[in-house]
Amino acid sequence: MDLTLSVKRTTLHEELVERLRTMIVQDILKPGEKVPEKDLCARFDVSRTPLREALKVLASEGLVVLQPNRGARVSGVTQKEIEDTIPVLAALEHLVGELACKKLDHVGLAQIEKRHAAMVKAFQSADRQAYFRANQDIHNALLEAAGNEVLAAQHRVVAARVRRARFMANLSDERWIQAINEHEQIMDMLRVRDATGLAGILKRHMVNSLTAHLNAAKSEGSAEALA
Amino acid sequence: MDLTLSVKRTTLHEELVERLRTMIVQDILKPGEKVPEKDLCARFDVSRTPLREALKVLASEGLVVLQPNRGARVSGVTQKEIEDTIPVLAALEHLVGELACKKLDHVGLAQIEKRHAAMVKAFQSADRQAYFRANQDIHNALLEAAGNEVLAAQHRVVAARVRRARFMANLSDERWIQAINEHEQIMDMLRVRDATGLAGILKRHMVNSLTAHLNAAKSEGSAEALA
DNA sequence: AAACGTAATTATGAATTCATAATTCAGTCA
DNA sequence: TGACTGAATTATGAATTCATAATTACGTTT
Repeated sequence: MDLTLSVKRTTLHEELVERLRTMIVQDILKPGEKVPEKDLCARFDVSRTPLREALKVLASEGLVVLQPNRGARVSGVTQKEIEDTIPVLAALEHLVGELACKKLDHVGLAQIEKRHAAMVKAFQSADRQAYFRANQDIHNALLEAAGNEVLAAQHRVVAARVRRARFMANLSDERWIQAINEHEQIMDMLRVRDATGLAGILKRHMVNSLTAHLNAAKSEGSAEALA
Repeated sequence: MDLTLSVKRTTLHEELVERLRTMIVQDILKPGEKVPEKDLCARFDVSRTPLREALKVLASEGLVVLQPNRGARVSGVTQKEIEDTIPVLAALEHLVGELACKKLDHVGLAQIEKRHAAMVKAFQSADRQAYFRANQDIHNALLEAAGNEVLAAQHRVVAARVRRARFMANLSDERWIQAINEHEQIMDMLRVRDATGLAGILKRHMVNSLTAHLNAAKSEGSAEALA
């Protein structure tokens, strides 16, 4: 029994990293926007020290850009960055498929089946919010099933950069239908434990998803100032 | 012409991140060792503020572990971590091969040929130091040739954790010979621009390299306290 | 009126200070 | 002797202060 979990140990800067990361991914802090330390300190009621520590971490994750003596900006997501991210996340997803398939037991599969059902339901009632939540849950479950912490950590960091709410918003109906179909294939592969097949479809799923983002970003115009 | 590059802008914490990272990778700061802020502040002649910022970044890279109220320790590299890293770095290397092959021009190839020659020379004179340097140069050149910044960033972070000097030290003669042979194959693939072939050999090269590290770590005993 | 230069303001980088948790060490008692 | 208690010391987390770079505002000049 692990008692350490019962005593919640956390520091301000960790708290701030999480909250800021969430704000950036959820598009509450928008790309290109400057992040004035003073305002955020007031908002979170902390001093500048832990906030600045948090910004350094977020910078190393690529979510903000620090300009010496000129503060921090929320990093924009350029087309080039999405293009670069596609093969990387695709490769990571491929690996997730391979590993998850081998290690997933029937209990884990049941969990995912449940979440898959929830996702389909959300799709049928056209509830984007619920869909994205369920979708995230499934992919997180697969990542967890893979049982590879290095993979999980890298995946999280890379995915966070391109998983901005802004992109999610303009998911086309066509792509949505395609995504659901891909998820059906994912479930099929999981059920028969086809590692290679799962790896392949997860990779394609990721490529298709990011390509859709890329196109959305393109049509949206190149108003992505990274400064 | 980009004038911004001429004005060298840097901050203390960035400097410290680099220096500390180097010290950890070079095994000057040893795994499990505690990193007393006071000492390092004295050594670098800076205050605790930028040093602590640097530690937060290194923690997010996985090179140190922060224990709230109990300071920072250099993270140990467990067997599980190496095992987890193997498939991840292998996948990234595979991608490096694919991309680098497609984008490398004859100038870039000439550069790598030169470095390859230097590496072979170092091998022949059994100069481990020089060998590792040349080896690093080659792999960095390939990474750069791939022209994918997301890939480069992730590769650097993941590789840094397992690229401790300690592991490098116990490179067996057998493995060294094998590594050189693999490098010859890498050059062959580059010369004829066989992307698939290069991807394959780079992946195998990485798996073999890390497996050797893993075995070294095993035989070394499990004195890797992560605390 | 526009452009330039300079002063005032603001924001950031880093050092210092303060509060508190952890560790060490001495002393006590079994 | 060894284990426990509690004060003294040390180290860490966070706030504050200080110095300086960047931005803004203003006035001058053409």
